[in-house]
Amino acid sequence: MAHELKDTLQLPKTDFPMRAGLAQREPGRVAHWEKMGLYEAIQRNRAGAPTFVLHDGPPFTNGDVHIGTALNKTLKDLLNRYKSMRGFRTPYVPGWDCHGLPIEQKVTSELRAKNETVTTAQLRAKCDAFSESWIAKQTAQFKRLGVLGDWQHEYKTKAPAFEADIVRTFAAFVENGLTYRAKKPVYWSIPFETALAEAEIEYKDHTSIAIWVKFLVPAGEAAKFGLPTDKPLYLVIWTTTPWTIPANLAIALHPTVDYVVADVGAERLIVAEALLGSVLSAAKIEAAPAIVATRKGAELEHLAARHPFIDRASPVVLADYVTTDSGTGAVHTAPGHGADDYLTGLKYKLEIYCPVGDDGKYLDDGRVPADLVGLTTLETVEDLAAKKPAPANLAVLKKLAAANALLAKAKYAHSYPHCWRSKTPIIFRAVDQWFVALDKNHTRTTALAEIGKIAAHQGWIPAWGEARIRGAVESRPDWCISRQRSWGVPIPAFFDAKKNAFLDAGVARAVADKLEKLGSNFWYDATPAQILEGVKLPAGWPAAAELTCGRDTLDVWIDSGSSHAAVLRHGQGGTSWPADLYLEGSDQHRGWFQSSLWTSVIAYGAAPYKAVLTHGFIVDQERNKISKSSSYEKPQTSDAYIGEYGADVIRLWITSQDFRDDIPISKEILGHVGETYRLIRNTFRYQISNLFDFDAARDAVPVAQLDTLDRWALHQTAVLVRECTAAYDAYEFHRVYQLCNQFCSVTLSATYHDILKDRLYTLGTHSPLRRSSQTAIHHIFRALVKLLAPILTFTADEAWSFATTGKEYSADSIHLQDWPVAPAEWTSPALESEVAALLKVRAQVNEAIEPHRAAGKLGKSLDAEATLTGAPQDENFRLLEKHRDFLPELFIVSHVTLTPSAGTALGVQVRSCSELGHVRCPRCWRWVPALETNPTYGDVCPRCIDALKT
RNA sequence: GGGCUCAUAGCUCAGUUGGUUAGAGCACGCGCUUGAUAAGCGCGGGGUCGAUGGUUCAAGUCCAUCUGGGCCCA
Repeated sequence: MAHELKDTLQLPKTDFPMRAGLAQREPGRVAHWEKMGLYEAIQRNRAGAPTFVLHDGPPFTNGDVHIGTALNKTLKDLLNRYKSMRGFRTPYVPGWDCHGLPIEQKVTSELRAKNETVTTAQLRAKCDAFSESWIAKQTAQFKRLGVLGDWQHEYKTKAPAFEADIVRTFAAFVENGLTYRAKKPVYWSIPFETALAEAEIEYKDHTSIAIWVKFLVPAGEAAKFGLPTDKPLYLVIWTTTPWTIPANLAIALHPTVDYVVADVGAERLIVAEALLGSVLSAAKIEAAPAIVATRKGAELEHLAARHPFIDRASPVVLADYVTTDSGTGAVHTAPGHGADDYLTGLKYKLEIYCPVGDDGKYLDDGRVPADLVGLTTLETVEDLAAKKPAPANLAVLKKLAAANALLAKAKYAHSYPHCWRSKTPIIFRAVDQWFVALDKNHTRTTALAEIGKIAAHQGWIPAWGEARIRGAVESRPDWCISRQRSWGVPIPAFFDAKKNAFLDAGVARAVADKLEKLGSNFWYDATPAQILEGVKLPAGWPAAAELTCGRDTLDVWIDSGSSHAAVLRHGQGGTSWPADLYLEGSDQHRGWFQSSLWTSVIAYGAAPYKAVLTHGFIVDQERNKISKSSSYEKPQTSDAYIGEYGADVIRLWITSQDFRDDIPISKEILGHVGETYRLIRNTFRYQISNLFDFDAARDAVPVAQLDTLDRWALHQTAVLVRECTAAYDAYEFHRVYQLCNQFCSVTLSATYHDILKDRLYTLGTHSPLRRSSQTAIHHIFRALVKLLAPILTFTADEAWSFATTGKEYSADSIHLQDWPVAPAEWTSPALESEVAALLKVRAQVNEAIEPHRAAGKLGKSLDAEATLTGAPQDENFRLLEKHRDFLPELFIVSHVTLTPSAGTALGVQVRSCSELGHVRCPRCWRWVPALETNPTYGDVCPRCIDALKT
């Protein structure tokens, strides 16, 4: 009998599964979208609409998609989908950053392992293939994440057309007269006569010769600085690379360190006070010296000492990197042979002097002493084995000794960089590079003005982004844009036999046109005559036959920094220039945001973006860098996380975080997000399943005629829609997460949905009250699923499909819908505040039920009767009387008694219905004074008698 | 060392122009339900708001210093 009664209820029905099985089922939806051409359909849907162009910053193509990259791509996808639903056309052209050292490095080391040697063109082909293979893998990984994009029109920095635009961007630099040639130190491998990158260096133990060298301070100079002149005075430097002495141009002191003039008998030495002892012991001077004077380094600035064996001054300069940990506190400075020295050289306008040639031998430049010319600075592998110093080092030592400048020498064991290919020590050596003069032509001021313009309309999000990029742009020195690498875009420069450089914007553009048709390998395969065939050479250029092609490539920041030119300017995939938004990690203020700004300002006089949104970096739960703490754990790839949690949970996690700050990830955090996911999914399931017999066209009730509780629910939904929309517009996605989370758990699950069960299950199918609630659920579902569609792309689409067709897949998609708008009639503040007051009483009733439950007198709240006592004049009590008939349902109890009692505060008393002598209806489980008899089903409550009639 | 930035319950977030006993969801504990069931409901415990000092009648909220993270430089 009971079983039959249950069959008369309208219990929820749906095929929408409770268990998501995301990791297994999401790929099916990716394939479904692909098959139906969802991206294209979305674009068609918004044809002619105003555009929102989010320009993609290209990930590097040398590995699996990292979870950090997944975060970035997901934020972009989420925003695009939101904007699309809001009515914008949102062309999204994904990009790939293909050139660069890490790839060349990887390919080279693979070749090295196989002992293979290849030509530049062959190496480039292998790099190309390597990059391409990762593009394919990453594309699949991005799609798996749910990222929608125009993969048909994606951009690759290695594509011939893109490379041509890089060269054209470079041509704009040339055209504006910003490029110039100057020396800058690089790591140099002598055997291979090539520059090395940081990554191509191995640090190994090496024994160098440390020398203490005296630089004479002429009496005239000493006098100028108030130093005693009655004995010879020397500044003492210390170095472990004697061969750089001929390139010495200055001596660096620390401005605030104390230096003493120590009298050691026949002469006086200037060294840092703190290091005097160690210098004297190295020089084997045992007698305690007299300190004749003490000076701060800053007081000695510009004091002109003399080079020990070359006739020139070596002035004192100041530098903060000078320490008193070792040496003499006076640092030998050769701007052509060291990074610090180079920067100091620039600061003091010293020549970036490098008297060492490509082959590591001293040049005959008229300044290097004749007996040094031609000597090599190289220590061969054989030399190393025999512990034999480089010829240049020995010769310099000899000259210093002859000049009475060598105070001391010693063996010095330390870790020193070596070329990983030749195993020999590298040297640091200034070579000619191409630079861009950023202060010329108002370039920097224009860039800063553009930053200000963007700030004026709140385009830096968060606002501190402005300070960050401003700092980077203000402090950036002239841009060194040449690299001695193979896997990149060639700099279209030519050289004559005397190594004079020839560079011209028109020629560069002509070369670009050829590269566009023939690919950049043309530069490596063809002769200068072929490259320049048909190109009108500028006046003053030698004939093509007398020229050779430069072998330097462009800094890869110019590659990605030209993407706005190569993609947006051509309207690729329906985009346009400038972009509405760039969205990358905060490190890109110094990277892509900046390089793009420079290229755009130089080429087009304006920024390539209207706004720039930044996110933080992924950290572990303790807010530490992931690599530091979890390197031993599983790989931090997008696929690893998706495989475990599913893309929608990962997307929900991304949404849950305030991405402007660091973004923590951990098992615990993802576990909690998974809980929230299940809550949302079950909310959808409740709604879909309770609409199984509802046809909006046939059964919907006009909003004005809806039941009080249903109107309250629509009011809450209207608030939700308004607040979520504001949060999306402010890029505060975590607010959407919090709002929807709270809405699903409190407003719906614990309140609205819980109360509704009685109506939906037990009333007659066509009961107006039941249809009223179904109407509200219908509206709420459609709003909620759309609000979450940009985030839970898979689940929202799945829920939409089940709700609209009852099937897992359908031709329509949630992603083709318009953004929800709550009609004005949903909002009813007066009604909302009344229900809110009633819900407060409901909480009191729940509280009062609890002791009875603990005592075992009650189970479900429906077994209870509540007596509410209050003053008849009390506003709350009058409200309760007004909604008297609604209260049992609202409180989910079987009976409510209102007892007016003058002068008392609202009180709640609870009894079990059995104590009242009531009986439980076996159909709806409510307690009533008496049951009636239905001929088929037996005794049920009067309301169920009615329900069974329909 | 420098620039930018962050620090509120176990977790993720709210905390309006400084003003009553600092909130929410989740997690946790204890129950209920078994007609959303690898679901749902109720009740409850839990924070000296990173630290210190200052301004103020009053500070999570303003100022200074410090500690600890993050990104970028050196």
